[in-house]
Amino acid sequence: MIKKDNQYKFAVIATDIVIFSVKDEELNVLLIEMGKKPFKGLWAVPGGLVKPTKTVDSSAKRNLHNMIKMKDVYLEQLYTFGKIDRDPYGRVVSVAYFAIVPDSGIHLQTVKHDTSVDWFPISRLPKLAYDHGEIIHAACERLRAKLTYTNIMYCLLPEEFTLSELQKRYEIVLYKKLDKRNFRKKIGAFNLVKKTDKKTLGKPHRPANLFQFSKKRPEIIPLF
Amino acid sequence: MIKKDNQYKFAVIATDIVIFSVKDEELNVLLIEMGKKPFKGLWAVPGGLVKPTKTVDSSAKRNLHNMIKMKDVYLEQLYTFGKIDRDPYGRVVSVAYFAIVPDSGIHLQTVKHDTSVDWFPISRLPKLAYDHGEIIHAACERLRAKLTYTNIMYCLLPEEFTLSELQKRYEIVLYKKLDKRNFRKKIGAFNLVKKTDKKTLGKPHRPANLFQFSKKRPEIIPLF
DNA sequence: CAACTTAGTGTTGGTTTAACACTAAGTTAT
DNA sequence: ATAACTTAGTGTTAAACCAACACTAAGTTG
Repeated sequence: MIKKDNQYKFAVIATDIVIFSVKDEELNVLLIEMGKKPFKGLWAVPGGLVKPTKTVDSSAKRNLHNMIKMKDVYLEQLYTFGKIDRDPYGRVVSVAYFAIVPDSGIHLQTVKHDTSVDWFPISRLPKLAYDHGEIIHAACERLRAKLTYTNIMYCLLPEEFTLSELQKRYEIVLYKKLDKRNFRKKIGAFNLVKKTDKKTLGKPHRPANLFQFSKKRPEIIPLF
Repeated sequence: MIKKDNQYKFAVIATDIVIFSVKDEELNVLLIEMGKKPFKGLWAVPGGLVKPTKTVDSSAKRNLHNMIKMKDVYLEQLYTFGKIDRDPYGRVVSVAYFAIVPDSGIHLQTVKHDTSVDWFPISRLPKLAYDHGEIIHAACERLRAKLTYTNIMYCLLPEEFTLSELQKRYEIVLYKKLDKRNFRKKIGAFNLVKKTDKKTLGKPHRPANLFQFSKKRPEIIPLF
């Protein structure tokens, strides 16, 4: 086993999870309000220490499920933050992950809240603890990149959706307007979605067809 | 400081560095032969434990420079490997990096060798220790991806080179033949290189112009 | 039933890409 | 010296892809 030499007995490993969803037409992240000094009143992404008996991945998964009671949430390792003074309590190396939750998983009832927990749009984040600003920034970049060259948008939408809703999501996340006809052409060319026989009802205008994703596994496709 | 609670005093953090170069028309990685049990005789990528007083990045950089005595070597964090039993001596979480060295930095004189150290083509790796097969695999994928959408090929070539050499490098790393005229058109369109007034001499055929990269900073460009 | 709102659909010109072959300028062998 | 050899260097064209563009369809609301 590990040598008892003090030099090697230093490290604490944590995982931090940036949980994304779309709310009110904007990309949001889930944050927790800190209850103790020195960051009391600031907000942080969910996370926790990695126990000796657990893999880093499983620790991330557990932290995610503590916040979001849902199966099959997309979770991906992002980057490891290893500066010495990033945590004032001591040397903590953090392996950051990001997760994507669809609208339907957004209900905060599904969240245990011993402290305050809330969604924040990424354009209006509160004061953040630790280096979590940096972590969230890196996560946004990665999410955006992944959405342009993979099909992981399926993680961000409910089971059924209209093509306009799908387009809207891409516009929100990529920060740019897309042409409706070209958009539908591309979606069609990649067999990204399949039509259901349902339509939206009760909206004050022409009903839209509802669609599902044809594949719910990550795949590389050159979308944009 | 860190609580003295035993549960948290477990982790050892290491860095592992996959060092790439091109040799004999193939992508190579630098490996070290293990001298001790339980991996005696197997090979591993360079690496080492992270000291409490150093950042993870600086530990990676130090490990790199222990092997390659060169300035400005490209170094990028790759992924963190956190399975419980990846190291038989105990719980070691490894932050893996990859580095790129040009041909001219390849001389193994520049390497201190208390044990054997050697380059291996990625198609003929020896038996590897730990999970280093997995790490090298991930590094290759990342390197290949980066070379297709950035200009980091400048890290893999000496200061001056011919266009044919440049094309050859891309063919080696991307595993595919490229059309000479289309290749040169693209390289030209992105101002990737600038001509010097030198030519290759002493080769048994028409001399080629020597070029340099116009920029030696990483940049995103849609090459292939 | 008129006004409103979102759904849904093709064409075209411009740009980019992929496929293709020959001449130029050296060295080496005779 | 010259012929044979080898790699360097250069444009054109057809096909695919991309970006820009406007109108009709089908519901709800007043």
